[in-house]
Amino acid sequence: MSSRREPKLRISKSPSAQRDASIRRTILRIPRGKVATYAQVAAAAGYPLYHRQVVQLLRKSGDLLPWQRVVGAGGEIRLKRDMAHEQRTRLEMEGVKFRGRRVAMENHQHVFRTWEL
DNA sequence: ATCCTGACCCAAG
DNA sequence: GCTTGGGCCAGGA
Repeated sequence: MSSRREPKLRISKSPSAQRDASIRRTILRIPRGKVATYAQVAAAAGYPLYHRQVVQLLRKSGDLLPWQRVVGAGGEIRLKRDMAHEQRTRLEMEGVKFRGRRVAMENHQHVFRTWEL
């Protein structure tokens, strides 16, 4: 039996859906009071060069995630105007301290575990 | 297919 | 500190 076009039923998710799921889980691992950068999230999710996709995902469905814990390289907030202020406020509410415009990464950088237990 | 954009990143100057 | 240019990627027009 050979059929030229098999996958009537999609057993595995499309690569992009799988990627989004992984990125989501990764963001959910960031605890209160800690932050990670877009690139770190992408890498920890298993997609080292996909920091921009982290952004896309947050733009689309960030409201379901602790989006405030994802920041730009060096701890800089990359949103603009109102949203930037919103993110800073949310972070400060979690006890995150700032040095100028950047998050004090020495204290709040979340380090993802690459091996479990 | 091309062009543009985005909550990006990094090395240079 | 700053700006610039190049690199990276997917999605939408």
